[in-house]
Amino acid sequence: MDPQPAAPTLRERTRRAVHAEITSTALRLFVEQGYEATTVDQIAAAAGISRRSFFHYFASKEDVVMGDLEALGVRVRETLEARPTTETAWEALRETFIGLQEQATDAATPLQIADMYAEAPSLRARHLEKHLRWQELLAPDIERRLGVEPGATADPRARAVIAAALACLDVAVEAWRQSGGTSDPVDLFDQAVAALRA
Amino acid sequence: MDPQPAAPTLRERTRRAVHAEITSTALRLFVEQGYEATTVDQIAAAAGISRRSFFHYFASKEDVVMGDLEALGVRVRETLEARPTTETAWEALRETFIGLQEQATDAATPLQIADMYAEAPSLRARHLEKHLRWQELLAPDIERRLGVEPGATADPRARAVIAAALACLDVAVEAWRQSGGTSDPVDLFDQAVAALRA
DNA sequence: GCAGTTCGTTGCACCGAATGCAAGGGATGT
DNA sequence: ACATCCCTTGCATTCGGTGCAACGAACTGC
Repeated sequence: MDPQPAAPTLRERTRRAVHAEITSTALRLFVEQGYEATTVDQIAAAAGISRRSFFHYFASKEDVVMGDLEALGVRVRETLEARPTTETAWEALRETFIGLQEQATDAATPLQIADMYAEAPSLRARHLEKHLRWQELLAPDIERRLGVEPGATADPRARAVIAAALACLDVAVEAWRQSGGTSDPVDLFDQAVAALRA
Repeated sequence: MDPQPAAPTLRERTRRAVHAEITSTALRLFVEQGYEATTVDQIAAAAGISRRSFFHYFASKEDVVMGDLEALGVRVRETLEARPTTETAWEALRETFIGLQEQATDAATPLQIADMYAEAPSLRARHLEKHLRWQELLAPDIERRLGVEPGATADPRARAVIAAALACLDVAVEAWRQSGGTSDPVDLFDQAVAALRA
């Protein structure tokens, strides 16, 4: 896709390299000794940079795990809006979420990431905040699929559907995590949705 | 109900008085200058206690606004379990939530409280964490109402229904807040539930 | 009422996350 | 080669939160 696979400038290349180095180093430490037990000083030292530079790359410790939320949010919105308009809100959300499977980094498996979230309240909090943000991003498309009048002032319906779908996703992931990764998350998600729409 | 309206011991009485003093003082400051702009030092000074004593009464700044989460959680669970077993999960949750109307303190109206939550990310985060806790507390009752086999390992259905209902509650409150308190929150809640079960 | 214990208050030192600022040095573009 | 940009770093500072130890007032049994 990208006509320039090689990064244009040296600064940009090193910047990306340092970014990746911090991420993998931090994730390794998080998995080894836990998220909360790992300080930013440790990460910076292990990555070979100063504490101050760490905050130059990431606005907070949580951001190392969460990644670029804004970019991810936009990707999710675009994925949803690319779904055929014939799909219902629930169908479109389901397929969008399934396409979200985050790739495993070299430093932590998805299961380890899930365990980290379960262990660290501040990570869970940010995760839920992210979902609130997605409510806003996805609402226009879902309103269209629900047939909500655009003029309606603060109609709660679209956001309710999105929030419920995200809740099903979280519940499914949590059940999957507790099964040690053996159960099928898509199955669990479908069960959750079926339960609340029964 | 209580055969002893007068608090038994002096220590207990002063303790409650100081607790109430801190709460009202803090809420007043939060409303005046915003939650995040108010420091613990300010609250302590305005309440006439030391900073260290503040943390003797509240484990965190958020706790002043959130109140005793464990006690509230137990109350919610008991309210839900007191609903007739003939009610469906959704009906029982609806009635439980309606009974939750928090009383207005002298220092802040419900609308002001809602505005505070909307303004302060950390408060929202704690609020959502509280709902996660409620998922666990209410799951046994909802599983019964859904007819879920108790032996099922980590069945996601009850939690999905609870999370969805709480999401509807939040969405309804947010729409109510944005209307400046003019719309009917119960109506909004019912609309939200109807939308996702349609 | 008195002695001993319990418990609340406070100050102090400390930790960890996060931000602002300014100086130094290497990369960049002309 | 020179001027400019920006990346790094250290330093100081803010704020929330915790552990500890000392002091004093309230509670208990006698």
